[in-house]
Amino acid sequence: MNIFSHFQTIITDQLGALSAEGKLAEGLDFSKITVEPPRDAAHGDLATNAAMVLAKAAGMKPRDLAELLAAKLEAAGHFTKVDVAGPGFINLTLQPDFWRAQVAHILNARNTYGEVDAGRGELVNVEYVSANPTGPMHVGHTRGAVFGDALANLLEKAGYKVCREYYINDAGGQIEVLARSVFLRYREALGEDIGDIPEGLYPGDYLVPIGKELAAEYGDKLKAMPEADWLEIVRKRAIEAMMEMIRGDLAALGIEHEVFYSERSLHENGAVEETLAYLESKGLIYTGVLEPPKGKTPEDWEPRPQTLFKSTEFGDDVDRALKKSDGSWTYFAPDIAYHYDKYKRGAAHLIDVWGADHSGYIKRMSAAVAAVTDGKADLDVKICQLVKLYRNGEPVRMSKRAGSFVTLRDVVEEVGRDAVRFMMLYRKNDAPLDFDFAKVKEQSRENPVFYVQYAHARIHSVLRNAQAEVSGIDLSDSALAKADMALLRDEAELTLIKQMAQFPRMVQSAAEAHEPHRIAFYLYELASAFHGLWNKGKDDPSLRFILADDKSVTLARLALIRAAAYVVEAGLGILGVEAIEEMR
RNA sequence: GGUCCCGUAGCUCAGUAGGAUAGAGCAUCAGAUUCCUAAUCUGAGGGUCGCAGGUUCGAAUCCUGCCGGGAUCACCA
Repeated sequence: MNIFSHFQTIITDQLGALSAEGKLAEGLDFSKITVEPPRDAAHGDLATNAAMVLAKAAGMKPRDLAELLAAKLEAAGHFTKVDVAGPGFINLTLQPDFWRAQVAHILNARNTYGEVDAGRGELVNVEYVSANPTGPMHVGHTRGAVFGDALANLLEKAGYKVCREYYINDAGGQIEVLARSVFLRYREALGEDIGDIPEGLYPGDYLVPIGKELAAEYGDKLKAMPEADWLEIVRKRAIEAMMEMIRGDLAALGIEHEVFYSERSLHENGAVEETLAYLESKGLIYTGVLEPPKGKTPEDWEPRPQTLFKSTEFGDDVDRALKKSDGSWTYFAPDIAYHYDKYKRGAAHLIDVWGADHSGYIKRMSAAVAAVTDGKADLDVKICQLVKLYRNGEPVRMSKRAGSFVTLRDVVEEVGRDAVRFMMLYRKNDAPLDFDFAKVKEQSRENPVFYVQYAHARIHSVLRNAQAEVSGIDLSDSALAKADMALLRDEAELTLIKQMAQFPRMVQSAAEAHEPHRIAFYLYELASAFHGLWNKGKDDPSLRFILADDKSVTLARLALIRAAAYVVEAGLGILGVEAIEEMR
């Protein structure tokens, strides 16, 4: 249960009652009313802006309306205190028992706590990674991969049905380059001296085994074939091998897509022609000549008639080319067909996760989606900014040409999957991210990964100790849920409960904003509340979780922290990070 | 030159779809602690939210214009 929306309903009900009594205008718009925890805890547990939002339409002064509503709310009896404050806020304080009851709720829900139904089961298609299958994934891909995956988890938690998708760019010129590079390795495997890898081909060693496989399977038969024939065979094999490698890289990060969608298939099954014919039928395709970009005309620019899509009708800056000068489709054309296909498969919500270098592509893609779906689908493109690697405070230099790029595998093997994932999410997606190997591996309070995982491990440590020290104690969830929560009297204990109770609301707002990083920050704060409680027990032994001479209090406190561990686990689950039970 | 993103404490960053006195970590400073529940703890100082207008009960948040930083700019993927 999201308690904030619960009380929102109570408030709107009371407003409705006031209207019915003729004390308030009817037909007011309640949609702008919010119920939030106030910034300052001294103001109470909940605050609503209802009076301020409605004052104008109701023709009343905010404070007067606030007083009216406050009296009504007071009479309703859910609150121990109802105050009108500032320009017209209504501050509400709940019975401590209301908060305490949350502990049992959480113990009941376990790590499903926080599931909300904002999505009402609607299908969201999340496309992420979609790296070209021309080599292993490097760090640059890591952020988008983790972000997309966590966003997908988050949306599921918020009640959406999610399809995780990877678009395989297996049709372009780079794939041909890949095939030629592999063919070279094939000749090498047959004993030919190939010398240096020519400029423009992929030099990476990872292609060597594919060449060997082809040599073992075909002998020198490929060499005897016409180019068009061997190219076809080699290309197919190369893509398969690359995708297998990429799937392995993704698996190392704990990522698994449900759909791998081939660009080539869109060409082969006619979907590109079909989609473009559809746009043509709507009068959105024409042949024309584009102006050169202002301020920066390319050297080889020349006016040239092109097949264009009227993306300007949907908010783009210029119309966009669908065909290259040689008559073949641009990358954009099959991409339109692809997005159309996602929609036809039932997803009215589309999310693409791209690198920052593709941000200039957003407008045309949004335009295309609007055109092809008649505005019935929404596309949100999430941009992940660059990741800068640091080692001992020094930036790690990477050069693709020199082959000195850090791969995703390198990073995962060095710092671990969980740390990579958490750090990639501990920053807003559209802000650049510094990734310092030393800091990520550090086991200290300064490292948020450690800090959050440690909270979870610490709780399990306490539970293990309790099992060992307190004879006959029953630590099952059902037993803990029956503990006398009224014994949770300390302010720090209530603070922790209130923090936990925010989780469903966090899930909902993070999901609506498509911002999984909010969960990471929330978990840091939750961990902080728990560690604070622990530290209090260090100063004051009567606040420790395990009290040898008071089993009832011990049970209540263990219930509290067990619940906290579930919330941490649920939150980390969204991020795709394991909630470990013991630090090593 | 166009477009998009960013600009918040000395540093790194949050800021919950417009809310009350703008937060956290690091660093700095001042205390506590050698104890063991497991990786010290508590507190303090520190801000013209890039600048200037606008919208309204109310702006770090929305709009406009500047300044500064980054990405990108017919046919690549």
